[in-house]
Amino acid sequence: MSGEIDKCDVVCINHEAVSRVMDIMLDENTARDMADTFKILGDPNRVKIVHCLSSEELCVCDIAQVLGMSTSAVSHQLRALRDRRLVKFRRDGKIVYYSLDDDHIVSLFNQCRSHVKHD
Amino acid sequence: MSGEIDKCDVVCINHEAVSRVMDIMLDENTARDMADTFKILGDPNRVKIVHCLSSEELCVCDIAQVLGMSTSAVSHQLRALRDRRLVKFRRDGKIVYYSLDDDHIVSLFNQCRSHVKHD
DNA sequence: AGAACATATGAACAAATGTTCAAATGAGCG
DNA sequence: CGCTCATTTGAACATTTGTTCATATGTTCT
Repeated sequence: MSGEIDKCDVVCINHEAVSRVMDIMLDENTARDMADTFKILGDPNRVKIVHCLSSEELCVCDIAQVLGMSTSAVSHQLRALRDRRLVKFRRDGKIVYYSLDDDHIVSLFNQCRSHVKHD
Repeated sequence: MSGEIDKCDVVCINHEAVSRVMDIMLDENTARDMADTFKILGDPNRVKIVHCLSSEELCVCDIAQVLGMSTSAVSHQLRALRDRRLVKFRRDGKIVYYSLDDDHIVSLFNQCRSHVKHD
């Protein structure tokens, strides 16, 4: 524990590189926000939901039907997506229609799809 | 297939939309692979690691120093990133240098950064 | 050979996550 | 108003995740 502090300068470190990189390092908030955004997409069912919604707006029931999930589970996932502003919704009577919030999402989605396809 | 839709006790379903969306639905493997890729980026420390490496290749020690993490923790994270082919490495003597695997990663990263900045 | 060092790995543990279930909300309709 | 339906929500639970610690590789130098 106290040894760590004394031996803080580990031998292998390239000090120039470290200080160069530290200068351009992301601030904590940006890193967290980005991680949260990625995390939200880091679930197969949410990936599928986003994919569905990239084609057309859908109500909770329809998404549940397409994915073979309970409406409760879908609603929970949509709430998570909503909290991160990946989807938006409009109410029409009893039915709530969800759609993607903006085009960034589709770009992100497609970039990732290219990545996993490419091998 | 349509038999499943009919047996359902839910009334609100828009059958046309459901079958349209089902036609273009992602297969299970693609959804899982994409989710795994996103999931790997869904951690602040890994986001930072990727950001570091987008600027230049670095050894484990340097990354640990920049992020204030133990080399063990960094190594674990790098392994995760490696398993999903987000980073690659080369060995030079004792030192292992990591770098991003391809440009898709940078694109993904920048897309996400734009998304979180935009509000 | 051995020591010293950079990195990797496995087990263990707390924290976070996703689903299910039960219950609540809110909108339309007789 | 009661009733039904679409959706939401909270709690409980099992699973997954990220770190720490101790130990194991593998490389260089003497």
